[in-house]
Amino acid sequence: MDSPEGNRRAAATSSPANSSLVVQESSFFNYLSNLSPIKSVKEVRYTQRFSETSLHIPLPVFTSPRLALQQETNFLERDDAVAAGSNEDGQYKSQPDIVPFPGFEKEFQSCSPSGSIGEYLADHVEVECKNSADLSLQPASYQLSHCEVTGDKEMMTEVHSGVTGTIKASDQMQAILPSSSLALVEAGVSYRDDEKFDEFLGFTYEEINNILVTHKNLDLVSGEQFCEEHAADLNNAGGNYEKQHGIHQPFSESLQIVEANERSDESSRTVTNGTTREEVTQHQRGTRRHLQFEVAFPSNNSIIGSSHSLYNQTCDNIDTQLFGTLTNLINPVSLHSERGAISSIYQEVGCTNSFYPYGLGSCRMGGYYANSARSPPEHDLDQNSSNRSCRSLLENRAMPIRTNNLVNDCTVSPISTITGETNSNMDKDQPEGQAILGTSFATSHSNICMNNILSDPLGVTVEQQTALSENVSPKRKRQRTYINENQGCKRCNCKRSKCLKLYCECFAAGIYCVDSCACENCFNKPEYEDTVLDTRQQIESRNPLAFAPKVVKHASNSPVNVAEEGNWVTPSSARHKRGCNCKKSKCLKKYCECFQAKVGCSFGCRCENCENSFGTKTETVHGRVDTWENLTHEKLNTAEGGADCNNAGSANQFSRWEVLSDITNLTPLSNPCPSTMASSTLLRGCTRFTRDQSQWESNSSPSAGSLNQLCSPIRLVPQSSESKTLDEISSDSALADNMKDDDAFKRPRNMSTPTKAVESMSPSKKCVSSSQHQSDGPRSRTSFDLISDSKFILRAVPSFPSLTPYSKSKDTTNQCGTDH
DNA sequence: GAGTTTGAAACT
DNA sequence: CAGTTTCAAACTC
Ligand SMILES: [Zn+2]
Ligand SMILES: [Zn+2]
Ligand SMILES: [Zn+2]
Ligand SMILES: [Zn+2]
Ligand SMILES: [Zn+2]
Ligand SMILES: [Zn+2]
Repeated sequence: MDSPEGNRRAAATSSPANSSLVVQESSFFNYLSNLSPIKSVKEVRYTQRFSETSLHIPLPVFTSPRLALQQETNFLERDDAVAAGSNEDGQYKSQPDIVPFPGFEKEFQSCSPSGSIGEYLADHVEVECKNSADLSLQPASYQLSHCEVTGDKEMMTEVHSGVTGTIKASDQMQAILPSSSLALVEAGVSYRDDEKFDEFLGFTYEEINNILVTHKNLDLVSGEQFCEEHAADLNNAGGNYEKQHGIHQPFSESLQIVEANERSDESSRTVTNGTTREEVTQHQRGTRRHLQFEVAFPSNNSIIGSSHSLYNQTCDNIDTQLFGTLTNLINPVSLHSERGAISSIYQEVGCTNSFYPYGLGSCRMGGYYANSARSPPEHDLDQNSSNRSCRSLLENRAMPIRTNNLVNDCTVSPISTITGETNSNMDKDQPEGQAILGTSFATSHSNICMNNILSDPLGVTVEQQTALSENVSPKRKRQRTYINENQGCKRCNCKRSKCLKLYCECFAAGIYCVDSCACENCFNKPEYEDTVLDTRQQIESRNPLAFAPKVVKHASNSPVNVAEEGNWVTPSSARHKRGCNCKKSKCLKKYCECFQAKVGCSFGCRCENCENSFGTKTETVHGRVDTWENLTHEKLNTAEGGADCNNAGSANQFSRWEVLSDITNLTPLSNPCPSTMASSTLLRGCTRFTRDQSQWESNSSPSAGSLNQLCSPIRLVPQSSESKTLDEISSDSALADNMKDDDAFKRPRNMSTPTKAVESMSPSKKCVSSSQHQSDGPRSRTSFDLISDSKFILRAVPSFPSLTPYSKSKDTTNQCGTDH
């Protein structure tokens, strides 16, 4: 408890820290920034775009400009510029210290676009405006980016309308966004250092300029349009580039994007695509991040992370992905910001503050939305806009992570859960209903939560709160059905678990229960943050991966291969972290977690007579799993490059996570689950760097395994050998193990996958990083990844005070470290 | 909406 | 780690 508030507040203050982003440095970005008619980021905001459309408030909160200021991130600036064109909200920027984190951008984007995800957007917007950019923003950013990148005009349109309207659009958005965002991020990261990047820049540069010139006057709105309009151009450019390089990747398609990402990993990666998209997205993102950062910094400690993560593939998958992406994006932001719900998830990061995602409404309260993705819906919605619905709930819901138990939190942290939830919203299938519910609930819930939180975040006694909560959410009907898918709107019907066990989907997702939940004696409410966090820690101590996203993406060779489900496709590579144990369902019903997550069974499954329509155990086996290792590597690689840029270590991590998340999103496409992503995000949050929020934030956000990363970063930096997390993690998840085995490392491509993997892995990574070397053979690879991660981390850390921050939170010792 | 089935989570 | 119990979702009717 306490911490959260304090942290939050701290966050509120601005912190300078930060960091900048990696991207910024690139000449390309600079170029863009210069070009940008738009002007510095500050002015522009993606968010606004969307927000404009749908969101009312939008931007205020985050002013991206700050970010731009801080860092060079021209990149961001550009984005801003683009957005700025409109600049409607110059407000965002209010905060001076902005860190140019990728996350930031994302957040921003999400805001604006948010429409995409309706909830997020709405929430974010409002939230952001208020304070923090929160998760919602992130989502939006993704959307924006996606749109832009993707060029999906339709999407855009929908989004816009959706923004106002809410979530529906979000589904699509989510799907799309993730990939795009990832792509961008990745591209940005990978390219920055990469020679190719320059090349790419050069290639696209001109086109971009042309576009920019043409649209110098772009307003936010115009920016949006611009994006839309030019998305094609960009894509084309990218396509050209690709063609030149033999790469194919249509931006338009999310999948393609994903592929591109993957490719980029290899090297060529969709530079073009990536770049353009990146620009856009980054801008957007940057904005958000900035905002968040700003917020975050102020808060300090707070959070980190949020990123998100997760992708749950399950119902949530799609949604999750979106969320995940959003989250990822957001994470950074959220982390910083506050409460970020996201961070909360990862409380670890947040540890510093201990945020509770839930709802606290970070925005409003300053609270924390832990997960960007998730929680907010209700809370946010209530307060601010109706739009948010699910998303907002998610955000609000996100549970904070406690700083106190950094260790525990870090590792396990709830983050994943949160993200997962958030993501869930995305589900295409039927989100609407949920969304609606979510919104309404969210609203009320958020209000309540917010109030509680605000008044005293933790101050309220549990009992009192419980009473409140109970009253509020007395039982409601069950209806989970869609909820999960929608994610944001998940609801539980717990009768005996008090919503403090993994039996509770809300709790498991790292989100708080909402009014719409029909649970009894629910303690999974912001009022009981402490209880929730403690419980979480306990659970995590038992199983560090408990809150990790259930679905891990593997960077399967064919990243893109996806099985489409509804909207989203789940990459073949995606797997359930632990596998299922089905005896009677043949993995053909939702009883099967694999099936529910829309992923095929893998060798990690113990199912009998598996007939999983997404892939049977036998089928899956051959596919390589990206595993954490792979992901890690890739991410790390990218991260490294990017990290530097970020300046703040955080940025790096952040970027990484983003990448991961993005990747995750991509690969799995939607499915993959955001939840997974989320988790990572959460973990990051754990990072708590708070101190230098920037650093942490960045770190936190990205991390897929937020937990892991959190731990790792912190610990890693220190070095980590201590913790075993990786092993644990790996051990935990069959996937991880598998991953280890695989050659994953070898692959260059699969950015996406890797990312995904990363996400999933991230948690482990954390551990790994810390333990890295320790890990043995099988994991050795993992360790490898870890190592890279650690590098990443290290860099990041260096920039900032790093670790210490952690320590700052209560026990610095993170779970990872401590755990052992 | 009640009741059953299912498999994960929790417990021993 | 295995076996059992508990739990709540998924499913059926
Ligand atoms: Zn519950
Ligand atoms: Zn619930
Ligand atoms: Zn509950
Ligand atoms: Zn199964
Ligand atoms: Zn399975
Ligand atoms: Zn199976």
